[in-house]
Amino acid sequence: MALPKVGSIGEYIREQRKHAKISLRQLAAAAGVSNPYLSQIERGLRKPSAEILNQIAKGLHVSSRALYVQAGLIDEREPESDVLAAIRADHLITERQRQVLIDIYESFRKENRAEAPAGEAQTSQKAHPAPEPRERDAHSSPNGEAPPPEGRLTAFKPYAVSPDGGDVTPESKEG
Amino acid sequence: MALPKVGSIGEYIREQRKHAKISLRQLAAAAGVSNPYLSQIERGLRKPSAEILNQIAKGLHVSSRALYVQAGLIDEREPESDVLAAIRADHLITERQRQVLIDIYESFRKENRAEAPAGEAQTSQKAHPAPEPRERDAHSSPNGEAPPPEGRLTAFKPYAVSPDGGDVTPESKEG
DNA sequence: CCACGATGCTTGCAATTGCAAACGCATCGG
DNA sequence: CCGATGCGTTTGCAATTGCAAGCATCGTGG
Repeated sequence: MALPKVGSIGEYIREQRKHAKISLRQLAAAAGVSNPYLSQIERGLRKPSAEILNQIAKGLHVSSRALYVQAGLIDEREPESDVLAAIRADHLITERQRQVLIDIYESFRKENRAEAPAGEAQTSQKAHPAPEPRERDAHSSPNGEAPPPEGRLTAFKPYAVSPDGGDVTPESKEG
Repeated sequence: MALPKVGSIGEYIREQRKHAKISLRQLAAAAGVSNPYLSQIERGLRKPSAEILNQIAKGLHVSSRALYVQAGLIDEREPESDVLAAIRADHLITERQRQVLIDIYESFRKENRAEAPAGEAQTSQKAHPAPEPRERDAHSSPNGEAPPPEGRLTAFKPYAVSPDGGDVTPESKEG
C-alpha cells in the first residue's frame, strides 16, 4: 500500500503502451529490448534492470523517475512534474489560453479515468463544459519515513503481479 | 570480460562511503548486499541492478535519484518547470493527447508572438489545432519522435562513464 | 612469534537477466 | 483455401548478477 494504486511495473508499462497505441514489438524496438523480454516484463515475469527500465521509459516518453517510482525503486515523494502547475506558472500565454489548456488537460485526464484499462482512447473533444480549473491537490505528505526493516533482497519473484493483491514489498523476514 | 573501465557509479559510491567514514563491509551490511559484491561494484566490475542501487543509496543516506543520475540511468533534467516538459513527462495522458496539448500550447505561443505580446489574443480555439486528434495526427510533432535504428543494449561493460559525459538521450529539444 | 580482529579482494557457484528462434493466433490478400 | 503479415507468448540458451567461502594484508597485544 505504498502507492495509491500501483499494480506493478509491468502493468504500468503495458498500460502506458496501450495508451500510446503502440504494439509490444514497437515499444521493444523503441526501447532497444527484445520483444519477448518486454512481454515478460509487462507480465511481471522478469525484473528489468535499471538500464532496461530507463530505455523503456524513453520508449514510452515517460519520465524515468516515474518508472522507477512505479517499480518501487525510488521511495522519494518528490512532487511530480505537474502539468497544471506548469501551465499556471507560465506567463507566456494569456489567461484565456491558460484556461483552455487547463480545461483540455483535465478533460483528457477524465477521459482516461473512464476508460483506463484496455480502453479505446478516443480522445474525443468532448466539449469542455466550462473553464473549471479546480485546484489540484497538492502533495502534502509529511514524508513519514517508514521504510520496512532492512534486510537482504530476498525477492525471488519478480515485480509481482499478484492477481489478488499487490505486494511489491519484499519480505524482509529472516532468521 | 568485465572491462576495468572507470565506473562512475562505483567511484561515486566509494567516495560517498569514504566520506561517511564507514568500511566497505559496513556499507554492504547497511545496504543489504554482500561485501565482495559491493567491492566489485565500487571498482566498476559489476553493474548493480536497480534494487541494489536503491539499497546502496539508502545505506549511504543519499537520494536514490542521485545514484541513478550518477549511473546515467536518469537524465539529470527531472524537476523541470516548463509546460512542455511537464506535458512530456506526464504519464497520465496518452501519447496522442500529449501531442495535442503540445500542439495547442505551441500554437498559443505562436499566436501571441504574431499578434501582439499584449493584445490579449482572443485565443481563437476553433481556428487552431483544437483537441481533435481523431485523425491527421499521425506522428509529426515538435518532438520529432523518429529515433534511428537504435542498437540493442549490447553494452556488456559496466556502468563506466564516457570521457565526455556520454548521454543516451536521443531527444534533446528545448525551446 | 602468533592469535585476533578489521579491511578489502579473489574465487567458484546458483539464480537471474536478456535474447534469438520458434509457436499459436488473428487478419488481410490472391 | 493458402500464403503473408503482425500480434503476443513460450522455449532454450549464453552471459550476467549476486552471494558464500576463502585469501591476503595491516594493526594491536599476549
